[in-house]
Amino acid sequence: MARTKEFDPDAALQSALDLFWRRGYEATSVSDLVEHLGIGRASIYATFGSKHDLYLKALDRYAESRDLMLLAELSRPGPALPAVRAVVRRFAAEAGAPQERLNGCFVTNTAAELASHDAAAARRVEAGWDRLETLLHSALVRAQGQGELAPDRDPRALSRMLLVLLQGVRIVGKACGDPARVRDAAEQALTLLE
Amino acid sequence: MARTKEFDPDAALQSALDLFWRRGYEATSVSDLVEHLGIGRASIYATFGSKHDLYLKALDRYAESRDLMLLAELSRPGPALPAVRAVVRRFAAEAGAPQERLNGCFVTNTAAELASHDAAAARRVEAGWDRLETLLHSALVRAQGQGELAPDRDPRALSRMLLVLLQGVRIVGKACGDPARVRDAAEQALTLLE
DNA sequence: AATGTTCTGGAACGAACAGTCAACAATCCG
DNA sequence: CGGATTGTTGACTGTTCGTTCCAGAACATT
Repeated sequence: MARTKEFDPDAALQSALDLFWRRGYEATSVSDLVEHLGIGRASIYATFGSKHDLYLKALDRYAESRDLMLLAELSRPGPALPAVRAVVRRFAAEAGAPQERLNGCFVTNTAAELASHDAAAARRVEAGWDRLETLLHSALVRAQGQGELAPDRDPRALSRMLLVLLQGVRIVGKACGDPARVRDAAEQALTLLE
Repeated sequence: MARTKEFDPDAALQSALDLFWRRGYEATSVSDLVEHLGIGRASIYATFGSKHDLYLKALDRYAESRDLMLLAELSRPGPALPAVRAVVRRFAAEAGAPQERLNGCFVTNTAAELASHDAAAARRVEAGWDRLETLLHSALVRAQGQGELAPDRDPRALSRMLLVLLQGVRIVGKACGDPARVRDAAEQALTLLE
């Protein structure tokens, strides 16, 4: 009953995520988005609302896809502890890689830039961390049940430590030239799982 | 031979640091600075150069005073390990406190907001982390020499783990409502020093 | 093909931005 | 006290910001 969209809103959202992820919220202007998405300003506003709305939608998209990946990795049947180790090591490796290094974690970046004065963003950040902690926690509980983790270890405290460490890995990786630093940090923390 | 300044540049720099710390770089306008410092725009530019210069000077000031405090705390004669523990616990407690919670660490915030596209800021961030790691490392080496830390522990890896963890503590504390999370994470990491 | 509805491109909006400038005021030295 | 120099003040620069509006183009239905 009307004209069809000339672009794929989902691909546009992914493009917006790329840009926000690379530059942050304030440093990304709507003109940048217009140029990068290849869409007119009016289409952006008609499709996503304001710049702030678009950012939140991109954040949701990032968190969701990240959670799905981690869920698949951490809840795969079989040994649970190696999966946890693999996740932590992958975070550290990505943080040290030259390409990904400048991006960090989108949730972490949001926490640093917006959480203090943007309630909607802060709520999403905290929810994302809750889910990550839960994912790690269930994997550790499973590891304990399967005899991979000593019974006297505290899965709750361990998952919190890993959560916090992973955020640190992302941040430090952003501005640290030496990949060994985050790698050493991650390996040292992983000894707590032995 | 000329008119004297009507304000204390050092106090003004501290004021600027407060504001940048609370709101970040982009979200702080020069008009905000004028209002908060109680100084005319032209005086700001005459004294500190550009907004960017002022931010870097505030960052230097923060890093320096923080380093001095940590140096005093970590190099005090006597047992070294309790001092390290105290520093980590203080970071965690501050990150959980409602007042400081929203600020995080100025260096960490800078890393998240500016490091990816501001070389001067990135250089300072990395230097700050180098110094923090060095401070922790020498304290741990001293602890090992005094028999407080088992000889088979690796002070370099431990200091890197603590460095990364502390950055995570700052970030997570910024947007996490539950102080127990960062506290548990810190305590769990500290068990590596036993 | 006509109609109603939605989408697109570009111009335009006021507000806010970082930074500058010139006129005036205050200080110091001689 | 007078001239040189520096600090202060507030208006002002051009630019860029996020957002809106409007005329026309494209589609689905009749």
